[in-house]
Amino acid sequence: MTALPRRSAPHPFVRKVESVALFTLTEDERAALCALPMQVAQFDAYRDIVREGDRPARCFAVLDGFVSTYKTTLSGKRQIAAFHVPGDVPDIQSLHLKLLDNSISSIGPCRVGFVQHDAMRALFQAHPRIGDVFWRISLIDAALVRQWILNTGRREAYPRMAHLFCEVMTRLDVVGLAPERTCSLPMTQHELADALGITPVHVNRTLGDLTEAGLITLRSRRLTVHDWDRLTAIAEFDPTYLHLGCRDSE
Amino acid sequence: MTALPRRSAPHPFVRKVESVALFTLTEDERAALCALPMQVAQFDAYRDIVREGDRPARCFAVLDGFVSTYKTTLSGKRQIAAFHVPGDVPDIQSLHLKLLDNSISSIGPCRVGFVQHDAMRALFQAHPRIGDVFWRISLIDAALVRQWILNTGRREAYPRMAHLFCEVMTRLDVVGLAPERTCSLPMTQHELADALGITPVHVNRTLGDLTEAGLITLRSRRLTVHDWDRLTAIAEFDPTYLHLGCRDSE
DNA sequence: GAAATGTACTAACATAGATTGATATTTGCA
DNA sequence: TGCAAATATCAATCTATGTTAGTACATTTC
Repeated sequence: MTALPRRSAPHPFVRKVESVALFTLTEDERAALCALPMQVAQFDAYRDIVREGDRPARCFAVLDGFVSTYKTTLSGKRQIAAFHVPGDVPDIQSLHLKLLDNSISSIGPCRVGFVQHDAMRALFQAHPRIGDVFWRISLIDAALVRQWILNTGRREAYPRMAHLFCEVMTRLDVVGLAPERTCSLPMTQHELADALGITPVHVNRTLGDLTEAGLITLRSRRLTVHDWDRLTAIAEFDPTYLHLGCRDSE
Repeated sequence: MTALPRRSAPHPFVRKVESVALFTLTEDERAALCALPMQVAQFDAYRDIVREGDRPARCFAVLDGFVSTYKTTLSGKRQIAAFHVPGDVPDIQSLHLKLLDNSISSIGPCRVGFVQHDAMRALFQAHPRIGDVFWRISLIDAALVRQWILNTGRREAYPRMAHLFCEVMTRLDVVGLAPERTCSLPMTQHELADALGITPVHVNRTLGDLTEAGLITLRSRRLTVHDWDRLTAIAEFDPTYLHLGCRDSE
């Protein structure tokens, strides 16, 4: 059981809350957030952190690494609905929906921090504005999923993959994890396939096409975008749906 | 400007809130809900009710008819992310996200009731439990969209369409609008195509296949399911994700 | 440092679904 | 009532993506 460092440098979780809030946290609010009792756990790659059907009494924040929300078909096909990066709370919904309707697993090895629902609820009770921020966070998550439906339903594999790369790069950039259009991308081609709704073989082809076009390179789990403008054009990427907006533009 | 009838029979909006709440509303809460000032408006078919990019100061409940949440690609392709039925509040997210990232339009002709954000916020302030119910509602909406990603990404047109029919039928049944496995389905094949992520031509073929198999009939905007068990089997339909659960099972 | 395993990559072939365009059939409306 | 506009239907052809079945690298493990 650890508490977050009260004063130290930006913890991804605190930073995320601050970045989504439409106001500046008071010293009090910030302190309460940092005082959340958090049980840190480490996971290897490809481990389920929670499973569809669970009734968890806690939720968790990603502290390090990538995590994916997915569902499977009875016949075993798998679809990843979202990736989560440090600072995200991928199962925030468990606070209000007892029964989890999706699984969440680690991509590469990762570290997460579990927080009891009761602690969250107490926090929201004491600081309603923080509760609102978390509502906002869950609404933004929903917006990403809606965008993803547009991608899988109405874009072909090539622009669809381009769009995924644009999104990941942008989200990581916000948290300072994508300097010079380069970022970690720990998923295998098989996982990319499950996210894009295509087969691993076709991922490989499409990846080859994007590379050959001089748009990106993906080697040893690092993604580099060489021509951001062309990539965003192909993807028709418009980051509005990410709701990163500076407070006023929002 | 009308207020909801205080005592009269189930208004779909109130009924929805009651059905999603994990507790029984107090007389006070129910009264406050009914006292929400609501501006009723009528829309013809295919009218945008709100548009992507709007910054609305109000949200709305569907009172009658169907409504769809959709996004479009720059190149004009359209993807419907969700259908909404009477009682739903399709743009509840506008309460916390200033900028709308999807459009919502009527399917057939429909009636909606607009409620100012301020009125909603006041309601939540006075009755925090009702605020929690709306948070819950928005989380359930998100769960539906996640399920829909699994469908578009990992199921072929035939089971995908079957799944859509199962979902619509089930949701309408809950509000008492699907007696004897028959319900209104006011959308054209073109709109079905936009929801399923396929072309209208292929909708027609697939619809023909489902009909020929004796599973359904869809005529003059009415859907009848003849063999619910086989349809749900083909769709691999499991309603858990709808979170309709009786309170305790939830 | 050999074996075992997980990834990445390739090629040949199969197919679900897209596209186009023509024709029926409804439906709404004057 | 009947015409115009939406919808639905059908057929022929084309293509993006799936399937299957490999080989070739990397890692990890002992």
